[in-house]
Amino acid sequence: MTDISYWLMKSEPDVYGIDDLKKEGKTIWDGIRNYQARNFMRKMELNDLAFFYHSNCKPPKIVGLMKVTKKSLIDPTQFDTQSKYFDPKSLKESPRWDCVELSYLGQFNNPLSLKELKDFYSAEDLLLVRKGNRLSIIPVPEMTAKDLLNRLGKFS
DNA sequence: GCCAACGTTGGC
DNA sequence: GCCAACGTTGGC
Repeated sequence: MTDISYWLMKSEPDVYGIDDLKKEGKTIWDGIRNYQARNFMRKMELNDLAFFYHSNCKPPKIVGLMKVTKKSLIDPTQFDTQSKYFDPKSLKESPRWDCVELSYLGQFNNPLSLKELKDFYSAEDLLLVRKGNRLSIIPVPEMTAKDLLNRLGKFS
């Protein structure tokens, strides 16, 4: 029995929201084009849990929970010239971008808005609330994750 | 729509 | 390696 890690992943509900994930059951988290975010994704292990955060909306908030069900996948959009994530500098022999597969676990009864998160946690507890933070994938310390799970309540 | 806080690019 | 210019994220 190995310990799992906890993560928080942002997505704009207009682009891909928790409802889309619920419908599909699972998704490839592609389109990540930030090295820090990618490196965090590379540290993910099977069965890790990830909070689904709705960004760029009113209000931004944590809405659901996901589980890592596949790791170290090559992001296919980097080779797709039709995709907005196409990366001409990425080589087939050495792909620059990879991703994980996440499966839907549920939506919380008590979503937590960014404002609430700022009230509850410091930047050390939760990178999300650090001023100027733009990373779309961040690690969540276990203590914070457990506290979050308590506050977010059961799945609706 | 504004803009702060980044990250990336490319000339030098 | 430095840094100015530019692009993006995402809260407000």
